[in-house]
Amino acid sequence: MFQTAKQTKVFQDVVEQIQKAIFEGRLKTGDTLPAERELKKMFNISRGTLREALRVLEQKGLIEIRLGVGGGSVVKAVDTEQISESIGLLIQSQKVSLNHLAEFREDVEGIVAAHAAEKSSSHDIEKLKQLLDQAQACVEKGSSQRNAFIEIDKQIHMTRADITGNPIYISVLKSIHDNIHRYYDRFLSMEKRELQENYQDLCDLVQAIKNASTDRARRIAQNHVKRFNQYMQKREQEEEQN
Amino acid sequence: MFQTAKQTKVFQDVVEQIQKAIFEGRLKTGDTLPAERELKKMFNISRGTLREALRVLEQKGLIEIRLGVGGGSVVKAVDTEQISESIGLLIQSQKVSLNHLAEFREDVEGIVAAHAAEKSSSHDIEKLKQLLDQAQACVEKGSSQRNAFIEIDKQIHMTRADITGNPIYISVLKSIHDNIHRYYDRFLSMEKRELQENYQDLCDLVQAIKNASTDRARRIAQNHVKRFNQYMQKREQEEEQN
DNA sequence: TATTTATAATGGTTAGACAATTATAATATA
DNA sequence: TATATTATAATTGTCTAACCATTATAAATA
Repeated sequence: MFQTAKQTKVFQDVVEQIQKAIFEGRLKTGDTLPAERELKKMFNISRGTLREALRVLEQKGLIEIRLGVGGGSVVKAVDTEQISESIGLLIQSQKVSLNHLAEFREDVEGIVAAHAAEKSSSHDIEKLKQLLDQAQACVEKGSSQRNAFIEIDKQIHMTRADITGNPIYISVLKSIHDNIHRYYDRFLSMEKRELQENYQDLCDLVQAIKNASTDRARRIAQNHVKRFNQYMQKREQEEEQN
Repeated sequence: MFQTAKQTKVFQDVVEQIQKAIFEGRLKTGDTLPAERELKKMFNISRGTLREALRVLEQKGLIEIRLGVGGGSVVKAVDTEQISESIGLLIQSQKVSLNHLAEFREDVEGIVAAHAAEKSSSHDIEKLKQLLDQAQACVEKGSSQRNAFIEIDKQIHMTRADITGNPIYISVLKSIHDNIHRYYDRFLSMEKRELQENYQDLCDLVQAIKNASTDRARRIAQNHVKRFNQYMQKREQEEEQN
């Protein structure tokens, strides 16, 4: 008939109050909360309890705690870091394998490419073409520019996500990317031939987006990622044999 | 030339050590950590610092802290709760709208349905059919069984995710579902006609999965979700006018 | 035997102090 | 005067020591 009366721990109540203030706009991104000794008085709690609350808010990604004069708890813009971390924890706890992540990535990249092809403006295409030019410069200089190429490759992928106009795609793609590269970076070599192959993919993809060829864009993006995954898995196996 | 020497705060070091112990299997799901007064001695730190570390681990979803005799910090199985919470925070901070979430859901449901159609076993189909029977019973009883129907609908969706064999789909689908329903539940009415429509969708979907018709399964799943979204948006607008 | 009541283990909270960090102001130096 | 150095103070980080609140278990009681 009745529910058990909610017995919030003190620190939880503090977390909720501050969180509410943030979401209701009473605390804006960049605002600094009062110093701990002030907050402690305002909430009428001890400093230890307050600090537990602040740590939780920090871990949630809602505030950043800075040291020293002028320091304190600063309200942060919520971003994708926590999602990325959570996915990372799932991987590390072996609930999720890199193969699972790779499969998911193929699908998501395909969807993002298709949406981008539907929605791209001439301005978007211009930006993609600029990035392609930068990528080409890297390819010509060969494997010495490997890291620069990877960075540009990443930007092209993220730009596509931007074109969709849906921040979830941006978050998800970024989270996938972060987690895949955290594990695969050590297997990347990228000879000139591989760079060239990847570059060609990107060119084809931009062309498909420009022509609003949704299915073609989807297919190219999926194959692009698939090839990356195959390279990585092959290298991983070679490593294991040594 | 040099990187700034990493200056880990004490509580962070504790978080990392315990997290490492979990991922290396030295601490298994269900294990209880030593009591705070023991841990404090083992790490040679104060209880307050230790508790900040434990709160962080709790917020990460790695431990659960229980009160009373026999209580303590218990190692938890990592699940999708944190991902779900993070997405929820993005929504509440207005970085993500419900429309964004709905668009993403359409795509993901489509992919999951397609994968399910590729991979389903006769055993999976059997389970889906059982759920369909339960759903039918609810439909016949009409809107009084609305909540029961929604529960079974959810189970059918999650069973499809299970069939893919990829825990990421399970996590993502569950996170989407949790967040959409958190906001939309108040707009759900589900007259008998709507229940029947939804039930028909589910039947068609299971049939398509059984026949391994990937494209058809994708399309049905997407339309099923699309209709749900349209209902909700319509109700939301009606509400706003009052 | 069933119920109630104490016991003790354990997390939750408080208080007050000192240490470490850092932006800013004051001071010294070229 | 301009620049480098040094003190100052605000602020988080950590420590110690105690008491409060919750709860499983054991003991006492009906």
